Amino acid sequence: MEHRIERIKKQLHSQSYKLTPQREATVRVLLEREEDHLSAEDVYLLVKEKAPEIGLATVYRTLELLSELKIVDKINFGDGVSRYDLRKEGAKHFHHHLVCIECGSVEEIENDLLEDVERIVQKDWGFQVKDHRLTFHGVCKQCQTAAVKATE
Amino acid sequence: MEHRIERIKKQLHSQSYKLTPQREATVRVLLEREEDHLSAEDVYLLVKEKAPEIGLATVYRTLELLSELKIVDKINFGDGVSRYDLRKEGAKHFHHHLVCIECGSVEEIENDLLEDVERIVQKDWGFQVKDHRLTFHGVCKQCQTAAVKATE
DNA sequence: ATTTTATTTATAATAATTATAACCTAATTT
DNA sequence: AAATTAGGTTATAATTATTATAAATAAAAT
Repeated sequence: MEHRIERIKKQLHSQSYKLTPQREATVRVLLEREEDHLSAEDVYLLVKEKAPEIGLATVYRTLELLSELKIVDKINFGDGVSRYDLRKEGAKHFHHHLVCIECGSVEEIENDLLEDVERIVQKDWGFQVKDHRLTFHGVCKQCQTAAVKATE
Repeated sequence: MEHRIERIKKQLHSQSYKLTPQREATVRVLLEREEDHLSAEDVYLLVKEKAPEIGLATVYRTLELLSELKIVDKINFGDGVSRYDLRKEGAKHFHHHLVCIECGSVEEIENDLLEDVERIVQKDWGFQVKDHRLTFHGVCKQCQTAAVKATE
């Protein structure tokens, strides 16, 4: 954990931003809840536990900054809230998501499944791909087995 | 055009909704501007030309309804506004988008490029895919050639 | 030590969306 | 045909997410 904070600190410094206490508290929350997909409000409430004097606007600004530096990714599952997701160390691309329409759970996929598709887009549409967003909507494993059980 | 209106009318009736004049005006705007990715506000302004007495809330409700019936798809390119996009007739899946980070243009791809990827997700993650959202962010053909010209 | 600059807080403003109440209209029942 | 009912609409208010602003603070530079 400390190691990753250090790295993020360096990334900020390299663009002449500093890792203020508020920013550090925000990053720590993101690191601790790496599996989740927190909204700005969620992050704010969690950061408040560490640094009660922080303001919501600061959290927004920090998330925006981290987003610009590609330390976090800003996603939108279509529910009207932006969610913020730490980019895995060394990951060049945005990871993918499986959103369950039954239980609302969100699973992440790190594998890069789009290499072939990107090649096709590049070639056939002349479009130079820089990043992507891929989300599948469907039914997760748990809900499938639950559904089967229910009919037995 | 009339043919497609008829089809949509039937789709609504089959769920015991009716195609009111306001709904029809909204659908007509979507049909006329099929290439675009209009926000609710955009649609509202355009519908107002046909039916000046319509309210914004009605447009929202109509778009929401059309969305539920899978007649339109609701997308979010991350700029804080939901955009509404007519689903092509007979299309089972949501189409993909190429968003240019230079000029902001949005191009559509109808081809289903994800068949293989969906098979993998189905098999390796046990996730039953119902729909997907795929957006590429990058530089479109026009902006690439413009960039080349600029350095000449 | 003083000036400059970046950052934050608190608050207000804006923008998108949704909820509510009153009204209207078309269909259904009497 | 008159009365009733339910769905749909308008106008307006409320809510929610996000961004902007001004004053206060802290850190860095001179």
